[in-house]
This record gives sequence, C-alpha cells and structure tokens, in this order.
Amino acid sequence: MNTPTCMQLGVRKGAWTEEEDFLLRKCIQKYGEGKWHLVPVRSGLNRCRKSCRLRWLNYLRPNIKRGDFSSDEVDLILRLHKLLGNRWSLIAGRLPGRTANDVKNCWNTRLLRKLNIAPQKQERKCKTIHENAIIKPQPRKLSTTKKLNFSWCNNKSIGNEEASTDNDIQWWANIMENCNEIEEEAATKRTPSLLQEGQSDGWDEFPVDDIWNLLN
DNA sequence: AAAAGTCACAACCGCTGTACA
DNA sequence: ATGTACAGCGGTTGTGACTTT
Repeated sequence: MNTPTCMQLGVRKGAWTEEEDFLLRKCIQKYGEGKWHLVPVRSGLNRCRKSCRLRWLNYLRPNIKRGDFSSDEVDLILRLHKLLGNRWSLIAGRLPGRTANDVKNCWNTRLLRKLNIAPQKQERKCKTIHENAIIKPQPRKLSTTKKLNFSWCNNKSIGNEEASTDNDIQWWANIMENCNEIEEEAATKRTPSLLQEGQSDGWDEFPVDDIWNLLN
C-alpha cells in the first residue's frame, strides 16, 4: 500500500497554531468525528488527515485530562501493561480522559525509569510477557444472533463520556465471558498432536478470574 | 549567566487491518 | 479473489522547558 505521505503532498507539518486548532475544532463540531480524509478539505487546513486526526484525538477532543497521572492511574497502567503489553490504545481506554499517546509517553519516560528497567532489558522482559501472559484481543466475527455489547464504543462521541462507565464494565465482563467461550472452543478443537504431553500453550496458566479481580 | 544535560510532550512515520468495489 | 483507499496503532523523533553544573 502506498499512502502518500505528508511530505509528498506538500502539506504543513510541525506544531499546530491556534488558528489551525480553531479550524479543526469547528470542522469536527460541524461534521463530527470520522471521515478524516475529508477533514483537510472541509476545514481548509493544509494538513494531512493523519495529522488532523492525531491533533483532535490527542489534544482538542473534549474531556481530555491533562497534567500528572495520579497514583491510581499509574497503578492501573502498570497492571494493564502487564496484561496487555504495549497496547496503548486499549490501556488508554481504561483511563478516562487519557489518550494512548499520553499513556505511551508516560510509560516511556516516567514509568520505565521508575521501574528501573533499561530499554534493552525492558524489550526482553516484554518478549517474555508476550510469550506467556499478555491477552491479545483478536477481532471476532460477530454473528447477527450473538453480538457482543460494544455499545460503549459509540459513546466516545462528544458529550457522552459519562454514560460509558456502566458499558465499560459490561465490555470487560464480555471480554471475560468470551475468554471462557474461546477456551471452551479451543478445548474441544485442541488436537493432542499440536501440543506435546505436559506442554502448555500458555492459556492453561492464565487464570481469567484473576484478571477480573485484578481490575476491580 | 551560560552551557550542557535531561525530561516531557507533541507530532510524524511506517505499518497493519478492514471495508468495499 | 484481488486491489485500493482509508482508519488506526505503536514506535520513534524533534523540540521546548527545565535542571544541573
């Protein structure tokens, strides 16, 4: 795939001006989020769609929390990172008002140092985690009869943040539910030839209930 | 006071996944 | 089944602010 880069298109790069912010905000207010390829045209900004999207998501979106991370937030990041690895958008999804970029920056600057993990060591450590424990949410085909409750996704739009809490809980409950479902499915399909006797595929040592407790 | 070093954050880049024709 | 365009993500870099020497 050859998406034209900002450079190739001759669009503006670098820090955003107040005027650009205003134009982008006005455009989103008028047309809503999404259709990012149309945003530069609609707003009259000489920016690529990626730049517009990033600026909106990381800076201009309402309810974005700025400033230091609380100890609760840091704690949650640490626990979620242990579970999910560098899946910043997922982690950020559990921290109201925080963006994936914020979480990533926080991890890369403050937390790595705090944990006293050198980058190389961290890389190795991450690999181990990936191999053994991190949940990698897989996209699932949703049948028309049995749909997961993803309604909270739609609440990301402006002004609906407060409605998301219950749905968030429901979302995680669904994840856990589906973990069990997947495990059952896997157990029925698992062929002995793929796994040597006594050998673990990793999921056996992965107590789903513990994750739920961890997050509560 | 000034230079050097460090830190935090914003933004860019390249890649992957998905939808659709 | 295949190709294309778009959206979104994570890694990385640039830069300004702050601290130390």
